[in-house]
Amino acid sequence: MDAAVATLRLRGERVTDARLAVLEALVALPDHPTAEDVVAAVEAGPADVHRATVYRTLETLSTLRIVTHVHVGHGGTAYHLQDVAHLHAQCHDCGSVVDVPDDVLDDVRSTLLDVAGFEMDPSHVALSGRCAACRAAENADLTGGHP
Amino acid sequence: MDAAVATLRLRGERVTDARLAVLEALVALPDHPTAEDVVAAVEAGPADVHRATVYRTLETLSTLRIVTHVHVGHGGTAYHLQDVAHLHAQCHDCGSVVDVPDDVLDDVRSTLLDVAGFEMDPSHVALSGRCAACRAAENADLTGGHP
DNA sequence: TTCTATGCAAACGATTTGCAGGGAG
DNA sequence: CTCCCTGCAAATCGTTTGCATAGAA
Repeated sequence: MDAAVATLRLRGERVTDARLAVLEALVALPDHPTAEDVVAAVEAGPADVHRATVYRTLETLSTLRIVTHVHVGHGGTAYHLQDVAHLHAQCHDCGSVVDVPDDVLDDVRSTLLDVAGFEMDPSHVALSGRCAACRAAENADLTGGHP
Repeated sequence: MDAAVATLRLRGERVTDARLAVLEALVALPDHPTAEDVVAAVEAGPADVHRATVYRTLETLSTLRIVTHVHVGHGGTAYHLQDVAHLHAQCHDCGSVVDVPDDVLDDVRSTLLDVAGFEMDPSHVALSGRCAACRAAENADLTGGHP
C-alpha cells in the first residue's frame, strides 16, 4: 500500500483521492475482486469516484506493475495487489477463487518448455474445477437427497 | 460433424441450415475460434444466419456436449468440437492458442486434490505464457536489434 | 399441423473514449 | 502555472432477450 504510493511518486504519476480509494479497496476486499467489485467498493466509500476512473486507474496500476490481473474462467478479470505472486483456482460451481501453492505448476512449466518451447506464466490465468466445499455439498446431496 | 448431426437428431433437436452452418464453421476454422469468429465465418458463407442465432446455437451445442468452450485469457471464450479433450495454452504475446498434451496436468490434478481437495478440470481454461515463435522472435530482437 | 428455432430489434452489462474543467506537482 | 487526472456522457463491444414468423418434424 505505502509501497504502491511510493511507486506512483517514483514514476512521476500523481497521487489522487481516486487512486488512493482504488488502492484501499484492493487492500480491503478479501477475495479476488473484479473491476466491477472495485467500482462497487469505491462507490460505497466516502470519496466520489466515477466508474470510468476506476477502470482507468486499474489500467494504470497494471502497467506500473502495482496490481496484477488474473483471468478467471467465468467472472471476467480479477485484480489484486502485486505482493506475492500466487496461483488461483476457480470453482465453476460456486465461483469462488482459492489460492494455490505456487509451486504446483513448476513441473508443468519445465515440461511445457521442453516439449513445446512454451514458456508458461502460471499466475496469469486461474485453473478451473470444483472446490472442496462444493464437492462435499454434492456428496451430501447424493447420500441425503435420496434416502 | 456427422456425429454432431446424429446427436442432434437423437436428442430430438432440429437440424437447420443455421446449425449446419455453425457446425461447418467450427470444422473449417483452424484455430480455436471465439463466438465472434464463428459469427464472422458464418456471415461470410452463403447461408443467411443472424448473430443471435449463432450465439444461441453455440449455447445449445454446448449443453448437448457437441462443442466445448475454453476460457482463454484475453480473447474471451473459444469454442471447438468435442472430439478429443485436449489442453490449451495461449500466448499472451501473439494471442495464438496451441494444443498441449493432455497429461501434463495429471500430476497437478492429483496434487491439488490431495492438498486442497480441489478437483481440477484441466481443459476448461487455457494456460498462459509465451509460445516458441514469440520467444524466438524476442531473442532475435535482442541480438539483432542492438548490434 | 405442431412446436421449435430463427430473424429482428432492442435491451443489456461491462468497458472505453472525447471533451472540458479541476487539482496535483 | 502547467499538465495530468477526473467527471460526465455518449459510444462501443459482446452478448442476451421478447416477440412474431418461418420452417423442421
